[in-house]
Amino acid sequence: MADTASQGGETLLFLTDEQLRKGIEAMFFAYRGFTADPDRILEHHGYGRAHHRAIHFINREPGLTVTTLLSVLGVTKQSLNRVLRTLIEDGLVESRVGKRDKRERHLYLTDAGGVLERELSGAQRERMRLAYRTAGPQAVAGFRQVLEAMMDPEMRRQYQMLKDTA
Amino acid sequence: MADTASQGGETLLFLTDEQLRKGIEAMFFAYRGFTADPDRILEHHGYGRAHHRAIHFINREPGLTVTTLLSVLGVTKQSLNRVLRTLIEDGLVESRVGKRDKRERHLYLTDAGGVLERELSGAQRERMRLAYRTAGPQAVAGFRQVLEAMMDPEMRRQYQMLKDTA
DNA sequence: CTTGGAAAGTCAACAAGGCTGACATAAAGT
DNA sequence: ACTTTATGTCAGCCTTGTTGACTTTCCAAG
Repeated sequence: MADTASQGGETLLFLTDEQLRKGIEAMFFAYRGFTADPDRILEHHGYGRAHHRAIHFINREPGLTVTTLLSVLGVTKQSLNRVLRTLIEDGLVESRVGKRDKRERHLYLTDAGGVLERELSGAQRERMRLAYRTAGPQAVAGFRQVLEAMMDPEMRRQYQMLKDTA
Repeated sequence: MADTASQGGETLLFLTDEQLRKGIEAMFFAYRGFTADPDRILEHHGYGRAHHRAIHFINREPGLTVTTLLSVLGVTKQSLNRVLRTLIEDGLVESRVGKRDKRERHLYLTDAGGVLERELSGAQRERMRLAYRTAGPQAVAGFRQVLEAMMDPEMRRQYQMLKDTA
């Protein structure tokens, strides 16, 4: 940590293969940490990451359509549907027929869904908060900048669309 | 991007739920980008991410034992073995019986394995290089600091052990 | 030298969560 | 009236994770 900090200050950035490989491994290990807490919670609810992702984005933008969620998640409708069906059956998600366009289904979290969402995001936010606090404000800005630059253009578009909504 | 930059400068860091949620989503979308290039390459070789991870760490530390690899990857030996077997059968990985302890199997990439490794890591490094260049040196340092702080202690240990080896 | 236990591998069965293809239905748009 | 769109569903496949049971090999301690 000490060396990365000094290196980020005023010195030049040497993009050696070694540097880049460390970044790659940092992503690998950090993503494991990132998903660890929700995974534990989901497990004794009988759900998986796919359910988490659906819940997250339905909470993020209540009333979004199935097609929108599909494109955000980047999976097939068959795959999403399997997850969505169980969430609806279990009473965590509600699917309402569209007012203007009755073909569309608008998705909302129920009260029970909201409870699970807060349980999941609470754990994840807590880890993120600790990481942010440990690393400091400058690090946080850099973190987001690099991640954003790492996205595919299409994903970046999705990310930025969601970015300033709430 | 402009707002995250100014925010990271001298202003205080407000760890609002909204801020944290943006970090969470950034991880989600960035990880997709992070794995996209290797996934494409692996596909027309008939392999998956599990193969990539094995190849990466075998290349990283040639001669490591199966047990070591197991603990780095965090999967069961049955799961790893399935992947490892195909890689050995296909002549990308060589498994040598340990000299001192003949129970141990030491893993090495063959020439063909090295070729695929360079193809995979080349693509991934290129994306990382571009992201680093776009974000700048300060951002890179922050990126690594936050990721490191986000890891579980056990993973961080693994990461740091590998960190200064090469 | 025998035996306990560690390291490695294997077989079987299962689940989650991706995928494709085919097909059905309702509603909107032309 | 016809086409397109949004959604859902059935069937089947693959990868990659899991558990449990079992074997073989071999080091090391008694």
